[in-house]
Amino acid sequence: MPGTSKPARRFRRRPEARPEELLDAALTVFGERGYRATTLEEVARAAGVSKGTVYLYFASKDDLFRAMVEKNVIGMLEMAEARAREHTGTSADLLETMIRAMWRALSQAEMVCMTRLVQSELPQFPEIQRYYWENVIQRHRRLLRTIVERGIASGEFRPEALAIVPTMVPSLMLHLNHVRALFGGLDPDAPTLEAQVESILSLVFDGIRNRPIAASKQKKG
Amino acid sequence: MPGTSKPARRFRRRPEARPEELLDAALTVFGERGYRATTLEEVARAAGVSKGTVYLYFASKDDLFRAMVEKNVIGMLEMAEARAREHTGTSADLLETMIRAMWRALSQAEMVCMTRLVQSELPQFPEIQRYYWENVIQRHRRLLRTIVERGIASGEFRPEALAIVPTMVPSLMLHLNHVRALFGGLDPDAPTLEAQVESILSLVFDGIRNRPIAASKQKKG
DNA sequence: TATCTTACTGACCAGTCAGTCAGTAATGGA
DNA sequence: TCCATTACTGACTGACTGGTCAGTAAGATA
Repeated sequence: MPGTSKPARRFRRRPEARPEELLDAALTVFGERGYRATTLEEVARAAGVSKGTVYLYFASKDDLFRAMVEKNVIGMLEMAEARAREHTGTSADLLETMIRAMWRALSQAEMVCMTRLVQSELPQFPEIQRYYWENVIQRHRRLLRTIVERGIASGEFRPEALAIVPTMVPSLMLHLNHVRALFGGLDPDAPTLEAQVESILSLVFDGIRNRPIAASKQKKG
Repeated sequence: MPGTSKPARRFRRRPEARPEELLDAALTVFGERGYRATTLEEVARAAGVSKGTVYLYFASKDDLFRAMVEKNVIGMLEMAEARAREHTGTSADLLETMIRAMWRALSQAEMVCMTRLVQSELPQFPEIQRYYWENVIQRHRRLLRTIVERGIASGEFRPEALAIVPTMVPSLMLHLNHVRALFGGLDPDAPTLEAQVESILSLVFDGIRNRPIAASKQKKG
């Protein structure tokens, strides 16, 4: 009779899959509870293992956090850079494409977690901060700068764009996204994601000033 | 001989000053360490009292945090509203004035702490979150909306400004400020505060698109 | 000076959690 | 089927901290 004598496998040995699973779990749990408030017990449970296992793959809670940030940040930038390299068309078109792509990426649940974490926990981690500055922010700004420089050279953009786009466009989008994640539930007339990206493009390209008609046909936002 | 028998007053009784001092200390310490990472011992020491004293004036760590947020947020909005009421001139002038004033206010050290805290800790405090949404964000947006509506009516602003200014201008400024606080030290060519506000105004009013001068040439798409 | 009130202190308690490690069980090889 | 290897478990520990409270001393009153 098999009733009492079920050995019932308690776990599976899958050393190759564990690190990945732990990093994913870490993103979820850190993302919704913050670094300090998360216990490794929770992360372990979310990854389907016990706490001890975490320490087989990561030296400490810090180390886990650091690895998680690095993992989730590389891909996006590389995609963006590839897109820029392959693009044929006006700089304005390229910039618009990049803004739309970034907006789409930011609205993903994991990216919401990620940006929240980076904004709130980075001050506590000077090392990660430095890494982030050099390998994410500077790199992203460089990418935007080359696009803008091309656009200025071709006469599409004003020279002021150089001081505007690389710093301000990312800030604008990150914070709008942050506010949406934080207060979206409380705001019954929050604009849709689609409406909001159109407004962003409208602001970035044309600003708010009303202009005398000037008979020129501008692209509409 | 007075050598051994110095009683040396250990503390002073100043019940009226304590709450204020504790709130200031709380802002400083919470601001640089985050909510979870700060101990009440630290806050107490920063205020020059012992831990027990904190509990004479605030019911809990939560309560202290909540009181600190409320204290530091009311003043600014009221000032901004007063400025708007008293203004005589174009809407564009008023908006520019408001942007400059907000930028100046944000760059104060206490405000840097405050905005960092709000952005990172609010998700953990649903009650404060709701309070903040209703009494800070909505109120601020309403103020900006009335300015923009006036500007659209007078023909100064495009109608799109209504979907742009109330949400995007604050987001832009808050996040730029956040980035400056976080990475300013690492960035040797960070623009000055003055240069940056000019860029903000340039973006908000005119965008980045190069425009053909008046009615002469029209090309571009 | 003696007495009273109460602002303030700091040792203490109970709960929490990062990190450890002795032991257990999954798996591959003989 | 037994053995060797090692991925994995989970009870445990030591350090820490939010919150308490019995006691201390500042200052007021007379």
